[in-house]
Amino acid sequence: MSLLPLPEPFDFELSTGRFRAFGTDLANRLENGVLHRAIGGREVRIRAASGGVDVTPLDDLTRPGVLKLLGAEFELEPFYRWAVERQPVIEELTVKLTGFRPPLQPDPFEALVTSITAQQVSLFSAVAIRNRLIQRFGTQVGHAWAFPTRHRIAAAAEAELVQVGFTRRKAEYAVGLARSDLDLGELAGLEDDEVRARITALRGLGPWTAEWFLARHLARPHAWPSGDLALRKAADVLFGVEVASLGPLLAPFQNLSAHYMLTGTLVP
DNA sequence: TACCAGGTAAAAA
DNA sequence: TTTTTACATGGT
Repeated sequence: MSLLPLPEPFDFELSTGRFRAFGTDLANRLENGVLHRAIGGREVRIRAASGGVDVTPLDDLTRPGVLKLLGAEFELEPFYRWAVERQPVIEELTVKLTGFRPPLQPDPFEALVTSITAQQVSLFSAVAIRNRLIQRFGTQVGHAWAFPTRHRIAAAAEAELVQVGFTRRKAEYAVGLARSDLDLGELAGLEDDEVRARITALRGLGPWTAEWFLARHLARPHAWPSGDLALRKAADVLFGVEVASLGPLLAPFQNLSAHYMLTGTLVP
């Protein structure tokens, strides 16, 4: 067990809340204060510690994976200063949620398939379906589960995905994505709009999916999922405005603002 | 039981 | 061109 320092502030409980808010997430398994995650084919156990997190095992392979997963690349201090100076509504959230660091989806294929499962349905439903997908096509490593690989889903029959709860359409989307010629690793080097264009060119991946990919996989500051139902409600409750008109007002911190708005409506 | 839930594409008008 | 519908599942 070794300490991995994280930029302050960091609140483990707040930051990992979404891994249990809608049921147990097998790919990010949070139990008894320990987050279990498969990284590079090994089980990594992560728990809160003073100044960062305790990570087992911690080495040159797991370190970058954990930093990515825990959103270490987000800079919270400039965001908080901006909120104090410019956005009282967001500032209130940053006080309530100090140390909340939005977790990221470390793998692009996992990020996109996760979004497909969450399209239209409740997140409780999405998590249940995704867990069955993981158990059927993924790999168990210790207490954690490695999300199904692109290769594995490419080899799957659409009917098999329907068996775990995908709609026939969503099964086509996921298998189609896996079998497509889109280079997912290449997206990290592209501008926001080019990423949106590449993703939405695929059937079943629309603007909402592309925007969450920018937000939760690429950590792009301006990502703003204005089509998101929960964000729409949060914009109405917190600001009393349409989500689309709110976006530009929150530049250049749309991504962090969206996460704080969503988590803020979740935390009492 | 019926209805809604962190969308999307395709059919119908 | 705009509007309506189908979609499988889990929670209430």
